[in-house]
Amino acid sequence: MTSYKPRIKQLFQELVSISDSDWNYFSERLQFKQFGKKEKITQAGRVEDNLYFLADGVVRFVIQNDNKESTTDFSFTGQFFCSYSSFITRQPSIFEIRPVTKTASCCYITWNDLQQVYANTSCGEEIGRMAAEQQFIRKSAREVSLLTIHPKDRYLQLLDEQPQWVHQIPLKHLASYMGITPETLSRIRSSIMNSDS
Amino acid sequence: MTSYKPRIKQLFQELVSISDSDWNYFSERLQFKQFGKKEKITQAGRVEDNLYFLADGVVRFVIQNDNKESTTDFSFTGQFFCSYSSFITRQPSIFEIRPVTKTASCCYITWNDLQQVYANTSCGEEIGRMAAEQQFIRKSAREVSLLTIHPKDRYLQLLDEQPQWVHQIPLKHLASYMGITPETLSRIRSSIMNSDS
DNA sequence: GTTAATCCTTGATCTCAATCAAGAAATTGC
DNA sequence: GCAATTTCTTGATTGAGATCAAGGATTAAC
Repeated sequence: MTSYKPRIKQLFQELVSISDSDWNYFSERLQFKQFGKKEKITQAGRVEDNLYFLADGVVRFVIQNDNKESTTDFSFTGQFFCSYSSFITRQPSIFEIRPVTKTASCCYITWNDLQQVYANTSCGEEIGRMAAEQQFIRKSAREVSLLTIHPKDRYLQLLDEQPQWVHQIPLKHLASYMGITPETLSRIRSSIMNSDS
Repeated sequence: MTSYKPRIKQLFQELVSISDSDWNYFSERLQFKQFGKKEKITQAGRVEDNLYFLADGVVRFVIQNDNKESTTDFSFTGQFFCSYSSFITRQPSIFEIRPVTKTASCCYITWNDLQQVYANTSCGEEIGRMAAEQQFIRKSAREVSLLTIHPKDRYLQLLDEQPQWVHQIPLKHLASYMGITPETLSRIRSSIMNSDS
């Protein structure tokens, strides 16, 4: 139940050297919750109040539009996630976040507690900046992919860069993430099977 | 030639209260350069070394792919810009940045100087974090737009949210930004003209 | 002011992915 | 383990946007 904390500390230390007192200040504010498959970790329309660390599982970010849903992103074991724009701006989230796996084990810190960390630790702001920068880089790369790469090549790129996605995520959610229909992704997949056999 | 500095200071103060000494430390590291229409502000393949503030003009971010170019973003007078992923990661930029307007008047701070600011001012990290967060929010909103909104509605949204774009940017670059061809955008535009006359 | 270059529009055709549909395969629930 | 649900595949058709093409409008160059 506290075994994920060393992993978080390690993630931080990849960014910046963190003192023991800073770490303690932060880690005391961490809480834990496990979500079932049908639960919503974050609800659309509510202000995101928590920054999560995914100790185990896969989650997806979903936008509902006139009873169609789009999956815009995923997070995996060992990553931080939340409806980040909402968390930052304190505006209602346009996403909901839901488990892909049977359960999602999360620890989290609230927005209020995180502001305390920013204010009262020496490296909090720096970690916050670097985390925001990393989020930006991901979204920026995705923008390029969506604008300049054809669906088939996008799937090959995904296979290459994120093979675990293809195995852990139902095809229909992957298709949505890629901006195509499940049928089209299914055909792309079978055309690849036939061409490299 | 120094008249843009108060505007920058004001931008910072919208984020956080900045002391005079911190401001001086930053502003004495600002340099100035004006770019002509055919010049490249940032070259693809090179590590972005400067963070720019656009004192006057419009610039666009371009990706070249086998002699096709895609415009992925714009920046306008009064905004910060650079090939941000490259600037952060110190990896070669995949974009080039070029003026849309006849000239682009820019002041800038180098990466080295900015690290000094992070290290030697009290609010540098906080401004850096907030700037990174803002960049993330923009890219995140764009991801949603590209995935969930049809081209025609995307154009209407652009008209509504960024009317100055439509007037200052050639249609072909706007089309590229929207992920469609100039012909299609032209037809969208005329279909709107006919329907709301 | 005239030429050249660039940009925008409009039309005709084509292509790729969406949609509609139905059955197969896999998972989930009791 | 069996039924029910969900997910995936495959086929036929449709449709939105790309491409190809050419003429007109604007802007830039000198």
